[in-house]
Amino acid sequence: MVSRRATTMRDVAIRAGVSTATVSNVLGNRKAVDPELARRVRQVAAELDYQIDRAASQLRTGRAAVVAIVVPSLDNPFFTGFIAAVERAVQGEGYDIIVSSSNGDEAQERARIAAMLSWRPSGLIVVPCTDAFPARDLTDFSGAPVVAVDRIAGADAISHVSVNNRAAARMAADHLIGFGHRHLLVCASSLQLANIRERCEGVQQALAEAGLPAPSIVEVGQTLEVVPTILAPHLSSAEDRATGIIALTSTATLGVLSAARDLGLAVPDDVSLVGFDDYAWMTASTPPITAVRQPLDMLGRAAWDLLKRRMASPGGAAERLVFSCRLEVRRSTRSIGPPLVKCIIG
Amino acid sequence: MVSRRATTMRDVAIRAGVSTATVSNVLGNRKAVDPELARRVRQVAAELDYQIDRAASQLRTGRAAVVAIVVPSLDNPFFTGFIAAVERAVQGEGYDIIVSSSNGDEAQERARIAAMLSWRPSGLIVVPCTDAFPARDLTDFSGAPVVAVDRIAGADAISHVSVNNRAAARMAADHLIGFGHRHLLVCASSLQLANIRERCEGVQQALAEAGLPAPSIVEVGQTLEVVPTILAPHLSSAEDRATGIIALTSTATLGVLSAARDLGLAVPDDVSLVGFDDYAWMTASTPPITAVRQPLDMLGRAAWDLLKRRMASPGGAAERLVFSCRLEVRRSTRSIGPPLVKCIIG
DNA sequence: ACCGTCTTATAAATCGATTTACGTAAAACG
DNA sequence: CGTTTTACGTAAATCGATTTATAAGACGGT
Repeated sequence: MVSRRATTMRDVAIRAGVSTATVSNVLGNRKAVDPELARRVRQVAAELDYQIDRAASQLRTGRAAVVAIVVPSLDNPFFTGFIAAVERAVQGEGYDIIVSSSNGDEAQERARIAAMLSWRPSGLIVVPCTDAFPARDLTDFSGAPVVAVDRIAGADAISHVSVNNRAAARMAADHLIGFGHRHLLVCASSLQLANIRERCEGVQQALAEAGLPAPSIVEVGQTLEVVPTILAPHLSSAEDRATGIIALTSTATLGVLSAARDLGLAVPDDVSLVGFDDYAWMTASTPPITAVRQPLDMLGRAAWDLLKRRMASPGGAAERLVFSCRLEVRRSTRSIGPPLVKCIIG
Repeated sequence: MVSRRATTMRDVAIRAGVSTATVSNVLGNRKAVDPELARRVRQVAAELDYQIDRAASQLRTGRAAVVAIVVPSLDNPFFTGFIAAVERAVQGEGYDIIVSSSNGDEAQERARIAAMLSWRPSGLIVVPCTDAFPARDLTDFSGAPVVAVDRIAGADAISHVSVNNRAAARMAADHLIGFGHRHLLVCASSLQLANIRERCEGVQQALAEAGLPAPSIVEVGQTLEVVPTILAPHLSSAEDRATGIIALTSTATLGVLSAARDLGLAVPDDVSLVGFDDYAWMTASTPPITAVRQPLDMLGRAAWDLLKRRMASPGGAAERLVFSCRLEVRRSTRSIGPPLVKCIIG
């Protein structure tokens, strides 16, 4: 209610009997200041509840102690988990985060990034909504350091953090193969993204190396209701039906789960299921879902580390960091026979 | 890579042959400007990819087109869903959001709010981590409009958005009572928060009015593993055991689900379950979970509306908005007999 | 006592957009 | 035709923190 103007550095300076430059130096630990004076300044600042005006500070220095984050959606726990991880990483280094979502739309992504850049942030962490990341020109025009996460097709002059999708998917497939499964079904929400396609390839490789037939790959979309219809043909033909399913995203996992229920298929008795991304509901579910866990916390920390490195040396080379996933084996997968050994088959 | 200084309003002005004041007026639609001149200015601005420097703008005007959001956690889909809703609401009005999490800790909450306020945001939306909201003094000292969400005990001079917790819980209880359940168990992660206690009261009222025994109320905490041990005594005594459970938060729902599984209890055959908060996994789960859905999107929009109202008239009275929840009836609850009619019993 | 060296504080310039105060030209009016 | 109003531009002041250039002391060495 006290609408009075907030106290300024000038107020502190006057009250402490020094110049604003001195106050600035004390509060920013910038230059040597007489300890006694510093003490007095700090005390006065505390007394007056002085809070620096970031706008003024930023205007002068040109950079804001803020990192901008743009993700495709704030309703997806993978992205918000990542944001949480970044926030933990930047905490304590005095940085704040501004976040924005592109709603999976390139035009919005571009608009949101432009808006973020007008803050002149220290850096930008973005999970692009497509592999091409067409809004990249904005970022290298502005000169702000950028780190891309999770999506991005080609090798570029952009720092990048991701997960080894191929290996993760192989791990899931090998797990099922080890349980004697011969026909696998791969379910993706969409095959637009390179990371999803890499996961497909991982499964394909695993099967190929085991001398098993290639998996069926289906796109199930984002709406749970239609998934049973899409999956039915693959799961019903009694003879040659898939006995193991790998769902490549958490929404695909949800889709498969509800489809199995609607189709009257029991997990894991009729089909085994490996999901992607690991959430609390997966352990509470009946049965608990075997899932590939992406190391969100590491991803967030790594993104911040890479960003800091770019901030420190803007001319330096772009780096890319790739993390491994872990398979959390639970009860949604079961053994249906001895694993086939390659040399016997071949 | 082009580390060259970004283009400034002065650049645009020179190139368009006008003063910076005119550019400012054109771009901010502030004062009448000759249409032809305006067109030229706009074109030059576009050509140069001019982006306003928010720091400078903010320094001059004193206010930033930004709303600060502080929530207890970014790992909880309830809070991130709320943030998503607020973002949708402020989109298009030219506002950005800065977000921060207090990790459920009062000291951190205070620190984060102070940090947010140094941006001199247009307003602050906060989901306090306790009912007392001790960091409130910061906000009314700074003069920034504040809207509290979800938590807050007493009636105060602070605008406030929430859900009718009591009615929501009554709805859940009445649903179970209508299905013939006589002994209900209420599971909360914690009873610290007033909104949770209100939910308890709602259940109690519903049972009292139906002439049924009061519910057992248990705190199950945040760790899934211990829930079975806590719940076992309430669910095992064959004679008088609870047949219906109301879980007051989504984590409590998860806890109950995994406890039921570990205890060998089938849902809904052995126990019926009503959860709180409604997420995608609840419809994919087997069985799909009956749950109380909080209107997150309305909550977000309302918080923004209230904030705007405070921004427009800082002296005005605080308002409070209360929304109703909806019960999504699915398959985790079943009828175990005719509902008891009060007059027959009484 | 004098000069250089070193330390520490200060006044003033600066960042870029907004806004005030004022000027000029065209339009409206009697 | 002279005067007043209106419309639209501009120069300059301003917001608050940082930083540069400079001054003022303190100290040691000769």
